[in-house]
Amino acid sequence: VRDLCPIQQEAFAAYLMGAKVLTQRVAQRMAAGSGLSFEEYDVLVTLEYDPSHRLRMSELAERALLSRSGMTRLVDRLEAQGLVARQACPDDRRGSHCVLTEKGRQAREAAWPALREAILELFGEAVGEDAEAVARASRAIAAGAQACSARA
Amino acid sequence: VRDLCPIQQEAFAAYLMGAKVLTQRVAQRMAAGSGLSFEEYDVLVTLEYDPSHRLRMSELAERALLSRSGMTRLVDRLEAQGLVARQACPDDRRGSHCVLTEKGRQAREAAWPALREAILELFGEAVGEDAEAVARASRAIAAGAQACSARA
DNA sequence: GAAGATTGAGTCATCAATCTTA
DNA sequence: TAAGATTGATGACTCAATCTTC
Repeated sequence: VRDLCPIQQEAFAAYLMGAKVLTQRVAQRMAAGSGLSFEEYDVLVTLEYDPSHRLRMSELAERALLSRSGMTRLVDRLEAQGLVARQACPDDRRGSHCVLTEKGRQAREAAWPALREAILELFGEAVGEDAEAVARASRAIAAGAQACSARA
Repeated sequence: VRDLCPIQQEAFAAYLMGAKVLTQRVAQRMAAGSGLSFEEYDVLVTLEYDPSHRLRMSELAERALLSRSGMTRLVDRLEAQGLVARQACPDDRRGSHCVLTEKGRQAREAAWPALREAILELFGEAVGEDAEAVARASRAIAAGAQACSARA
């Protein structure tokens, strides 16, 4: 990524590398502090912030940027720990709902301090006053790529 | 990532999500256009930009943010395609050098247009005038996390 | 036939253990 | 004993195929 269009390729490489390191470090600290993986935490939060605390498997997969089969297995793991439960859909017997349990809500809450610490340590200081620009750009990237994915 | 310190957690989530989507999309286009994975491309470029076009396995692993065993296997795949070669270290018989072949150099060059297109499409437009801030922040993140990793 | 969810096969990452050399 | 590199075991993801229901 070092041949042409110097600014963008540099930014791109640094962005990806930064994200890679961040993800790894945060995941390590999360696992050490709470036993939850970052993806698992993400699913629990997504469920928690839904008004009915339940979502279709496909909806979860889409939001977490995971394949359907990946989400099936992730929910398998969460269900084995009792953090979520599967329930049949009343209106569509093909599908199933993933429901957040009280234990899952507690686990999410318990994991937050470790995650927050990791974010502040690894992200907060480094980003500093660029935080807003980074957030804006990141949202634009994610939105653009998702739109691009929807087209396909 | 939605409980406290709103700016940073938002930025963090968007950052990671953006990076995830970007990586996936770019990897897809790369694979379709050139047959190289992004990691493979990264190794080839790293070797190409070294003056002697050769690096120790550990050095490669460190630069690519991969574990030693991961790099062993990645180089296995590249070597099977004839894009790099392993050579014994003259001064340290424990180690081995990974050397870029002419075929590898050509493959790297041939893969660049597809990668460039993917970068411009997915990254360039979305980032726009925030490119510099994003690049600065990303470099700081990567550097900070690597220092943190070196401490450990 | 198409869509939601799951399962099987394959890929690629990691950690821990091993082998060789310093 | 420690360090460089590899190997074995394991985990988590993907794609393709399957099963059920629309």
